[in-house]
Amino acid sequence: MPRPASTSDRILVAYEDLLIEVGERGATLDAVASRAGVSKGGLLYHFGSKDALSAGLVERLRGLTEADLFLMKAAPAGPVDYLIRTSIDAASQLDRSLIATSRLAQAADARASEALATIRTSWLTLITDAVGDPAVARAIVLVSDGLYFNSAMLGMGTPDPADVSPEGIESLLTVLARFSTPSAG
Amino acid sequence: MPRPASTSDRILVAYEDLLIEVGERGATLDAVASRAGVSKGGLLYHFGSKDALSAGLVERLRGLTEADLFLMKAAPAGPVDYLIRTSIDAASQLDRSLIATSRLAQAADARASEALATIRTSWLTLITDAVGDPAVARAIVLVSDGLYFNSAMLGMGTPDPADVSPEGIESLLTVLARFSTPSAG
DNA sequence: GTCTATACTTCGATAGAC
DNA sequence: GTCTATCGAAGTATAGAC
Repeated sequence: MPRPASTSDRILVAYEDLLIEVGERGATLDAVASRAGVSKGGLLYHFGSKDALSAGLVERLRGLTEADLFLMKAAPAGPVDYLIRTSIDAASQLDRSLIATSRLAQAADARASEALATIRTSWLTLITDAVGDPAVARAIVLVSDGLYFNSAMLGMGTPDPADVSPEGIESLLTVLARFSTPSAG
Repeated sequence: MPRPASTSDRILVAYEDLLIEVGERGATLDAVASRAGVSKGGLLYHFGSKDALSAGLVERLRGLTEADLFLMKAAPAGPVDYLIRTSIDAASQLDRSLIATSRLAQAADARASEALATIRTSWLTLITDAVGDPAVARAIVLVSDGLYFNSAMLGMGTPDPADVSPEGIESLLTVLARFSTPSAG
């Protein structure tokens, strides 16, 4: 049963949406409240300040990534495949949360930067375990970062930065597999 | 002769610096004017509005990248080596301009997004010509994007996102060379 | 070309009614 | 838990002196 999102949840999602669509500056308390369907006073009942709202967003990201790391570890096609494929699923809750948090990080929010660095470290560790060679793992995580970077730029007037079509991802995975498993080269 | 930077130049550099250090929100006219050593009125004489200031920044980036593309084409070690090595030179004028513009793009500035997309397309075209395989070229440009992404997060409280030490870059280039030139695999 | 002074707007936050 | 009303601070921009 997808319980009807609590007001707090709706507020956080509204904040995420606005961060992604109009950036940190445009994601004002007024705009967030309006989008969440509450008044500014109502919003501030749940999150006592804008800082608390940002903290809530980062906390939400932590929860989502924790769950995702388990999925990545257990992915049938392996962590590399999972990481790359999910690096462009801009519709997923996790990716939206990730992009929204990166907007915060770019606005000099230390909490957000730290959370992103932690996640990235987890990925790097996992991928290194999977492929063996640390240099190869770094390259793979950088490709994932690149996909996120492009994803984060999308929806902002950018035409078509990276080819993230299904075919594009397949060929990308083929290239990565080429150096992940040297025996296949 | 490194002519003493004009006031307009100093203003643009101050704007870049602030965008990088405190984000789009903190880069106010007051802050930019103060950093450039002029009053707000003085600033607005050179750039009639904040929008004009942003336009100036994007225009500056265009000039810098145009020059850089020539260098990339003529790079002795090839475009791939050049692109990757210069993707982490956070001290270069071009990289600062690029990061500052990406801050603007994340704040929903269409001009900035478009300029970044154009640059990225130029890189992709050049690298594709160099390595032949479009899928490989895409992977390489994505690694470059990843390095920029991490570079853009640095100086914001992030500890150490990617290993961008000289040794880290060397091993990264080795990995990329492994699939750039299949004969070496 | 550069400055001060000021008008106008919006933002984050508080207070108190319901 | 949610709303309206309001305050003080800060942001962009204009006007006019120098």
